[in-house]
Amino acid sequence: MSEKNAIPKKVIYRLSTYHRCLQRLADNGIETVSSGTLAKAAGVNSSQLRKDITYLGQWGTRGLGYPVETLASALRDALRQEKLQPVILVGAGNLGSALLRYQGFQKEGFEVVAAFDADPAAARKRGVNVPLFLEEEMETFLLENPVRLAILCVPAEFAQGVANRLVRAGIQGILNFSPAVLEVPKEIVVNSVDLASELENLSYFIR
Amino acid sequence: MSEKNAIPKKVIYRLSTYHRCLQRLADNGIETVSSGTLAKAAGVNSSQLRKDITYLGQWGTRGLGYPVETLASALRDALRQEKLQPVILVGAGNLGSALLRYQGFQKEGFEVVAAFDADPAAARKRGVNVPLFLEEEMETFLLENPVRLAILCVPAEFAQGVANRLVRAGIQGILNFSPAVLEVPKEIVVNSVDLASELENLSYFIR
DNA sequence: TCGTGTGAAGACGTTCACAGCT
DNA sequence: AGCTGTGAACGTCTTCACACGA
Repeated sequence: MSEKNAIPKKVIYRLSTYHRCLQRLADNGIETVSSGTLAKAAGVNSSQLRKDITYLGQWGTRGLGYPVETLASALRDALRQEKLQPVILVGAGNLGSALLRYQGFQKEGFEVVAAFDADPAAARKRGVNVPLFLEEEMETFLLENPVRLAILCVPAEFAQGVANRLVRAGIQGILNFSPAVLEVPKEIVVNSVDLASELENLSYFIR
Repeated sequence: MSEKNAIPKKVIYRLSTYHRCLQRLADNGIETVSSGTLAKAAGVNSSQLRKDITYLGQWGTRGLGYPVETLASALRDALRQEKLQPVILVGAGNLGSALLRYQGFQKEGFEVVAAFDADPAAARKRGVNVPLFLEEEMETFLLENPVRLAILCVPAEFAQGVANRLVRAGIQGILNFSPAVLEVPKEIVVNSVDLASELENLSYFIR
């Protein structure tokens, strides 16, 4: 983010989308795709797609389009998806334990290596089969296992406190599902997903 | 969105945040707040907050600040949160059934009135206690119950098909948790939450 | 001719800075 | 004096339009 030639955040989101679309094309044995076609699949303007892709270099052939496999691999490279990235999850309540059972992360190169909860027994009943520890053991775990990403699913009132501990323990990125506004040092990256806000937003725009 | 004096999407998200912050202030018995203080709590620039709030009219008093209760109620009004908004959910798998148990929606004025799944028996085992129907009954239900918002949690490959059916059945806004890019008529609003993309994004920005 | 890569234009969003009300 | 409301400056993102390579 602070880097000089970092790709803008919005572009990174779109690159993820392009990557998924390319994978589908590759699965169908398609070898080449034009910016127009790929843009339509990704729901964006074709010239935006071309601009986005040139952040990665020049992968297209004029008059032809982009080589599906090559471009997909360039995207994986840019998104640092080549190897499995370990992640921890804090707060294995309803939402947290659902995310633990969710397969979508693994598919995109992330592995939840441990989960922490104030009441691991209750979480275990929810059918979690990821190593599950008492919340206090978080720091010890992180000392022995260098994980950089955390998924935060604790209730809003505890979110800031847990975030502080995560940052002190060396976590560099937090995916925050609580509706709290987290204050963290500027080198730490936070992405927040607020489910209620998303509904409020929809609710506003349906006239 | 298409309206002439619709408030921009980004502003609506921030208004949700301001509303939550105001509620906390109100709970603590605080009656007046300045743009600077509220902006800090919401993690934004104070002049942005003032601009955002003037979309709702002029609620502040120069030299004093904003009346907490009054402003909160103006926000609820703008966000159409005054009354309970019914919502349906399609796809009660891991994520879907977790959302059904999630309390955060109710708190912000939404009620999931029914859920639909291809295999309701399996979903029922996950401890859902919202009326749960076979997916095919969706259209009949919507005919009798005029719901405008749907939460879509089906696997990516079924998302477009289900979205088409929702739109035909009169749904106006879709909160899409699948990683698919949905094509819908332009008067339909779609908000997508792609959990894997969020992690990819973090992964990119932690250097 | 087809489709990429890209400067330039345009739309949009944010921040500044200050006039004006209390 | 303190703080809002707001034009104007600034910055960022998107789209246009076309030169250029295959």
